[in-house]
Amino acid sequence: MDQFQQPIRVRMAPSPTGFLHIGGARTALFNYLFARHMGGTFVLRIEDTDRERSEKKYEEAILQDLRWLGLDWDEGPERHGSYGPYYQTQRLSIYAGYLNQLHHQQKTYACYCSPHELEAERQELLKRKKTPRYMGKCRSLTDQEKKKFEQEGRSPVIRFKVDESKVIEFDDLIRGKVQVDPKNIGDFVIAKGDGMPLYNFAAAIDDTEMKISHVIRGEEHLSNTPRQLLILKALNLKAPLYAHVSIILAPDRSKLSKRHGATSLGEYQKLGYLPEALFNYLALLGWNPGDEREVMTSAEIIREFTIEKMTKSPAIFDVQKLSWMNGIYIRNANISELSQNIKPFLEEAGFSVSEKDPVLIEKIVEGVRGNLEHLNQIGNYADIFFDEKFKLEEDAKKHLKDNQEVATEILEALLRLLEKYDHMDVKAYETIQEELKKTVKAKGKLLFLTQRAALTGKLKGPEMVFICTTLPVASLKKRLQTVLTALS
RNA sequence: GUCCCCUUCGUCUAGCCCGGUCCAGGACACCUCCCUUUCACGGAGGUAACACGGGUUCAAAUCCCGUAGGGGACGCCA
Repeated sequence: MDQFQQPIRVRMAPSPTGFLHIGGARTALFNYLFARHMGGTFVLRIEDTDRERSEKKYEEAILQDLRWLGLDWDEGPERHGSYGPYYQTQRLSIYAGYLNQLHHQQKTYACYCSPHELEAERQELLKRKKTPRYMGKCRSLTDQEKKKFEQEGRSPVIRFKVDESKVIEFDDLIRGKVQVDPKNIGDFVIAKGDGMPLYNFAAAIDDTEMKISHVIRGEEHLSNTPRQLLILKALNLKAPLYAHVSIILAPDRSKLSKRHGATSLGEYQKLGYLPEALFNYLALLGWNPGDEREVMTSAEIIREFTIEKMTKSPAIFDVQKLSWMNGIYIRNANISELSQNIKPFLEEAGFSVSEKDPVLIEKIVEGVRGNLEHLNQIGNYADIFFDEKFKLEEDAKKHLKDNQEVATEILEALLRLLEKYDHMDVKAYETIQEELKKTVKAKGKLLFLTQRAALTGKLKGPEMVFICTTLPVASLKKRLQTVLTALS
């Protein structure tokens, strides 16, 4: 009962041992949504106890990616709160205190088994078709035995004594009642010999110490939960409520990994996915608003979000649907913001954006955004607006060659008509086209396609009127001359 | 191998708790048509699923049992 009165506090607890992946981002998102919906607090905690693998660059990337997605935390790195520090390596004295307490309660013991011995035990159990686990060899070592091991140069780890007599049970907010037989767990390591805590111990302690009310995390932690519960119970600490979110799978139903393409948030950013689209898409992977809405703003999603509407079954990450959604966000984006966002992608595609009039860039973006599913594709559509990229593509060249005589007539006539203009608007364009129809034999598709081929070097693209009113007349003339020369 | 979790169109999902309104609804993808002297956008249709087997019931996607399949965990990683 009292859990409903306690303030809502959730956390995202990444370890800086790699970049933020799609799955981690989604877990963070669900925590964020729950916190914002409930008016609670979203805590970010850095689980950096694995010193060998943790790196500052990963931590920085994770923070950057979370911010990019729009998941601002209320407490954590760079955001001071009352439950810090928010780096586990800065909380060592806290863990030491609890470790000491467990030691005095005789709930822990030092284990001197070597990795080799543990592996042998594991293999043995596997062979006997049993769940591999630590069987408690060092559970009741005498002082003398310990001394002997120390003299052999072995360094101990601290294991937690698992009480095998009682079945562990908890209510998962997503999965319902979960029961685990402790006989399948085995005394697990909670700290290294030097006192550095391991995940199950540190996470359990921090969750209560930071007054976390709901732990929303990936399903891969479901089997860790009984261990954490055991630790909390031994210390007489209050356990949070748990919600284990199903994991995200690759299209072949295996775990999402590098071979399936982009997996980190940073990669999606580089491909030109908009954070709003990813936010929306990820929220729909394992959750739905209960009606048929799909394209929703973050405010809408926050308003509708509840844990009850989360799905139990794993979901496959479908880039195609994400791309569709991204296309919608691109089409609906504010044009000046979008143009701003798209500039780096244009630069990357080799266009000299800085030399162009910003108004022109906006116009180009406006004209071609309908074709884009992600910003990275801009180069394929914007090239026709940059003279330095002008080039006759094979199919366009073929069209012109196949109709050489008519084409020459059309293009020469067009060039003559253009003489009267130094800039063009829609009206001028229409006048020119009317005149053109009167002067040349060709009409219909042939007339238009020929102009398109010569003016853009391609057979497909935006509307001709858009192209002609966007490009400077000088460019149009230049292109016509180039093509005419090539044709003669 | 053992333990745990999961199972509705190819994919994301609604419906399942409280059986009939479901010969299962929406979305992506795919196909067709319309719009468009091109492409895209947009619009209108279409193909496509209750994993399987038993039971309970007048009636089961919905309840029960079993089987199969998939996933996760089994670390001095998190």
